[in-house]
Amino acid sequence: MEDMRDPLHPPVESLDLATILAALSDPTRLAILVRIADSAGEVRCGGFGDMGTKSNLSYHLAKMREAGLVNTRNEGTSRYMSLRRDDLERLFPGLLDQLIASARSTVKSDVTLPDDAGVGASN
Amino acid sequence: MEDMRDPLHPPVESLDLATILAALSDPTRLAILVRIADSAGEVRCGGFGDMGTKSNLSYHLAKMREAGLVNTRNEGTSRYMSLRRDDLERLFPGLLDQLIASARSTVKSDVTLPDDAGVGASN
DNA sequence: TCATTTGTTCAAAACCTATTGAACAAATGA
DNA sequence: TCATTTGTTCAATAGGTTTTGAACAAATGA
Repeated sequence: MEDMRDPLHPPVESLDLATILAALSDPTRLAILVRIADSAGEVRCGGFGDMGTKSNLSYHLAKMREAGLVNTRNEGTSRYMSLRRDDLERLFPGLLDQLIASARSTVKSDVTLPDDAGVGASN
Repeated sequence: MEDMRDPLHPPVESLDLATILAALSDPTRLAILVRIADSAGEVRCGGFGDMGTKSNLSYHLAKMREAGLVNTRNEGTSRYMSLRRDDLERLFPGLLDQLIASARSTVKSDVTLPDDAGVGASN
């Protein structure tokens, strides 16, 4: 079986609440959470471009991934983020949806996106 | 009216989710949350004596108080902590109970307390 | 092959967090 | 008054977080 461990995503058993809450104790990452939750399943990393610089976003997304909040999938030169709904629901039933609901009421998602949103250029 | 602002407790309007989650992104503070939730309303600060040193506990409790999670009440030389249930419910309906439920499933509250629990000596 | 697109990694800087023991302060009770 | 109890504050230390721009790497497409 050649060691099938995923180096990017921690296994469900090793997720812990304090780390998950730390990953969400930041306005940018709460906004990221809401944006993924509002999407049709996944959001390309570039889709967060309005929230900061490339490298800072990469940092925030890594934090959420290491906490076990999000999954990543690569396609071409792009990377797509989705929520680890099933894993989180198994471990902390109800938590994720409650956090999303609370975050939605807080986060200023008043970013009227331009027509070419999600295709725009980099930093 | 002479300025009736409470210097210890932030007003409801100024509470924010990121700060609340930061206040709970620590195992000790999650355990404190559960202990207060499991109590009959309030817990004397000394009741957390098994979780660390006096001054470290004072630090953790201040963090929770400044985030708007707990209220304090003084009586003699003691201070009692309770949850700010109503304020939190108004701002983030359902959140506190969900966090408590998730924390309860995590926190090792396997501290079989001695007979004189809560009256024991200091650090 | 070579430039482009997308995102990561690195090093540095500025700042924040957790922990400790000692000193301090306030209420209490002898 | 004076010692005790309870908890806070202070200074110091060790380590973690966030942010930036530059360098890098991998896939793609001309």
